[in-house]
Amino acid sequence: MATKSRIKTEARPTSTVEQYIKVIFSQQERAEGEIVGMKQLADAMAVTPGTATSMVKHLSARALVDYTPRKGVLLTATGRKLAVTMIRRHRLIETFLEQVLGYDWTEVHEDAEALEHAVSERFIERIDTYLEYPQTDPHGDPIPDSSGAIERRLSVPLDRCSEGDQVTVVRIGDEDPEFLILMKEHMLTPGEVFLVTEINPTAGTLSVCHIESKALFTLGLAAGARILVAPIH
Amino acid sequence: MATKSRIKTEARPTSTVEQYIKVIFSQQERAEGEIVGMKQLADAMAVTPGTATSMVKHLSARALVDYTPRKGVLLTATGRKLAVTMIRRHRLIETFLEQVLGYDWTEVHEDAEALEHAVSERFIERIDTYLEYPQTDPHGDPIPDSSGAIERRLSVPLDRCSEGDQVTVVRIGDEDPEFLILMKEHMLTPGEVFLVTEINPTAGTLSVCHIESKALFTLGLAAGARILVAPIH
DNA sequence: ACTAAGACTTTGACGCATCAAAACATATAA
DNA sequence: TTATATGTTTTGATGCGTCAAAGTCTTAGT
Repeated sequence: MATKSRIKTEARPTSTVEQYIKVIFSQQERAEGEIVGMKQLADAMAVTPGTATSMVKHLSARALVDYTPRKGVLLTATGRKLAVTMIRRHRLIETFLEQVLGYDWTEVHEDAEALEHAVSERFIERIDTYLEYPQTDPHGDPIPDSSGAIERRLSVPLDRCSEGDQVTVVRIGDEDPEFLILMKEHMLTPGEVFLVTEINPTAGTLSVCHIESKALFTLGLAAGARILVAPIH
Repeated sequence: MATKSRIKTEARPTSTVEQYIKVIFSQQERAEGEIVGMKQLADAMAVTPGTATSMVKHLSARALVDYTPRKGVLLTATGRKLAVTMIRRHRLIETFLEQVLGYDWTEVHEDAEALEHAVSERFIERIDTYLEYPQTDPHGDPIPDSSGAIERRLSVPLDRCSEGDQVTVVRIGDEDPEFLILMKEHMLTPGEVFLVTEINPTAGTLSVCHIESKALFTLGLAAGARILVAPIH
């Protein structure tokens, strides 16, 4: 595809590489720095384990990951830097789609996913300026700054709170529109304040009460794990 | 690359296919519906003729072009529709980059080229709305509406004017930033009014005078062919 | 300690988009 | 009409990203 003028086009990773790196990063996050196995990675990328293995070798050759055969991968410093760049892109694009183009919070993810592999650095810097350097995206996730620094938010999954806790919603995972729509219906959006009224490990449910509207809502513990909150002291 | 959930993802053409179709369309335009040869196409796509041949067979199998071996290709109705869709995307994106993100007229093309293959239809409709349905892009090219209708502008290449003609600049081809920067320096931008002061076929030059500033500018006839103007009666 | 279950790797294949180089066709000029 | 130049097609190869299936290693369970 027409990459004309051979004046040293400084190679950007393919979008596949970018995607793997992002996924490895989030797996690593989710598991607190644990090494990421091939099955896990393959599942997250929706490919077969063999594909994951060969791709990981490739990433390893590019010095983006450390690969220990039969164990798994960890990002190198370079890989981590790329991951953070991608996350910055993704979150800025999501914010832009919501704030400027009027996308709904629940439909922003898919388009951002496609755009993040196509936009130039110039584009990203322009929207960052346009939005006046936003701190978080529509889901409440922090946006790394252009040097790659991420503001670490202290927050806990909703299912690890105790009955009687009063909490502010910090973030809600951004993958599944269905889930997001449901959460939105019950006002579970970043910034809203709730009281944890019941945790029932036997039934596998937890209930919260929206302070402002007094509305009650019960959800599964697994769903609760996808919602991060900050306790109010 | 993770095209999960096999629920009939209605296949969008690859970006390569989109690119070929766009190029065939513009070659056809430029030559008033003449059949497009493989050399011509290969040059425009910056690939070898063999690549163009095999790609064209593929396009033909997808019913996007009519291919006559050893003669060339022409777009089918389907191909034309896709081409117009791509042109709409490209021009809306260019307009958006200029109007909203503050890109300069001269730097808009490259990013638009990358984005047009990544954006969703939703994205395009949102920016169209946001921009309030612009008629032309920053280069003065008409933007097809969502049904695919293009407003035909009557205009002639600057090099086909006569001495003494007074003209308004309608459009300036958008590929080459170098060229655009030079034109901009001399106020040759859409909407500006000029007087054609001299046409010299022997020297291969033409001179124009910017009405407002009285500035004179001489350029080659080939360059003149890239500038479309509307004569003022 | 042995074995079965899972995780992991290898191998061979495929589709897309490309290239180089060889073979072929056509048009024009001599 | 023949020769040459130019454009076109074919062929065989490559890199990327993928799969299926076969083979290998590791780990737990008894």
